[in-house]
Amino acid sequence: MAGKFKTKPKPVKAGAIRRRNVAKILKAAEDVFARKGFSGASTAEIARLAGVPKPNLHYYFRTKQALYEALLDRILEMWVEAMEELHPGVDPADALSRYVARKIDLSRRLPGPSKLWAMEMLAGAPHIGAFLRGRVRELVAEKSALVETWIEQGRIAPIAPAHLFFVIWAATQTYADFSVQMTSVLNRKTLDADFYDEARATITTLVLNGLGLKR
Amino acid sequence: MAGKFKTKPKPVKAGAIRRRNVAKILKAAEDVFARKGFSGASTAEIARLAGVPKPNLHYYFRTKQALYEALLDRILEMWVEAMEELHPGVDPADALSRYVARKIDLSRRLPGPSKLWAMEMLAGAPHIGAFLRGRVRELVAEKSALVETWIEQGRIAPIAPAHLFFVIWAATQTYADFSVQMTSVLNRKTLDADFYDEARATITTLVLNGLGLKR
DNA sequence: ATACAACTTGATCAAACGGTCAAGTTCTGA
DNA sequence: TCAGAACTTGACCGTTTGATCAAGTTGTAT
Repeated sequence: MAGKFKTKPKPVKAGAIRRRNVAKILKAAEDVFARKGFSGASTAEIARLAGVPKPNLHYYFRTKQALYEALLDRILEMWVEAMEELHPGVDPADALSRYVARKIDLSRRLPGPSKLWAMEMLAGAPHIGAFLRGRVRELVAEKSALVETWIEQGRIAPIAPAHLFFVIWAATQTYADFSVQMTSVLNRKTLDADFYDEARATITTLVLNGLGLKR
Repeated sequence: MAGKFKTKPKPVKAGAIRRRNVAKILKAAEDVFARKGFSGASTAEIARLAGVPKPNLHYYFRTKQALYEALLDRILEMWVEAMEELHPGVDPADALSRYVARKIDLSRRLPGPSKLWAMEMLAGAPHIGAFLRGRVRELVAEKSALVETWIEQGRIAPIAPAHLFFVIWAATQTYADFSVQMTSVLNRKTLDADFYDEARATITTLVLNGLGLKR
């Protein structure tokens, strides 16, 4: 039998209980980390929101840091995936429209990950710096090259590809990160599907017209 | 003579020492609050960064909350002011170009306020909600009306004015809030003047072309 | 049925937190 | 010159923090 030669007996085998509790905790943690940031969040508040005692949280996630990184792991994949909308062979106007629509949809349906990402950036990316300098850098380089070919072929107006991405990211993610500002300023209780569609339309118009593309 | 009938003897008269120390503390606080948020920041870290003992910080700012609000007071005025670039009688293309340039310049020279604002929004605007529902709402209503007249006069393409503002804010402020992401992804040590000028050019292109304006 | 792994939790820890205290030292106006 | 205001700071307080402990209860494979 496999002996546990370390001080901590945390199990490896997964069960239904484990999956359910881990999911509850991750969901609560996403909310609290997104509002308070890493240092501001307390494991007690996360546990309270998840409806489990604090020691139970530490049973599944040894440290606050481990919990935070588990969340980031899930989220990072989602962001990378969305960008695959831009690939060779696709029509620039179509691809960009779809990419914007997809990013707006993520901001609407899953604002938590976007806010968590924003918190991490504001804090100086202390936990995911390596990821930025690795996978994200490669992805941006690859997609920038694609945009460059579009420019060279005269299919879109000349523009700095990296800045195009920065602006699209910002414009789409602001509808998650700054949603409180929008409800407050526009005096709305919630932001409905129509609102997000206006956002999508506005950003699409600016990007496509901005690049000299037809709608 | 005016008696101090409350328990706290904090002075009212301003001196050179006071001004200098308050400035040191506010500068340090801006940095720490921007990185950690309100709940995540500690007065001890702010005091350390400011180079004063913690009790001295509390001598000038009774509570962490008071320090935070003093910062927000300074910052909010700056944001309102920049928006005055858009006023009746000005040419839309000129006004929008100047507004974007000014916001990018703020992101470059004073990233702290932008990050602090972003932190406050992510946290759910617990401290400045009233300001958003008051002054900012009025300002957006006023400037939206101006944009509407431009649309009615056929001077710019039809667009939802509020969304135009949200996108411009996001696109410009991302160069302060997410600067870490940009240095990491682009493998640069710092973001120089040229970089910010590319940003300004990109956003201006997208906005002006996007609205059907000439450059 | 039973034995062991998986899970639960009240109580508790040292450290860090926001904030205070009181006893100083330095500055400034008359 | 000197008194009072302004400023400084080591020591400290009660609370909350992340994390642990140990003694449980529940789930499950045989």
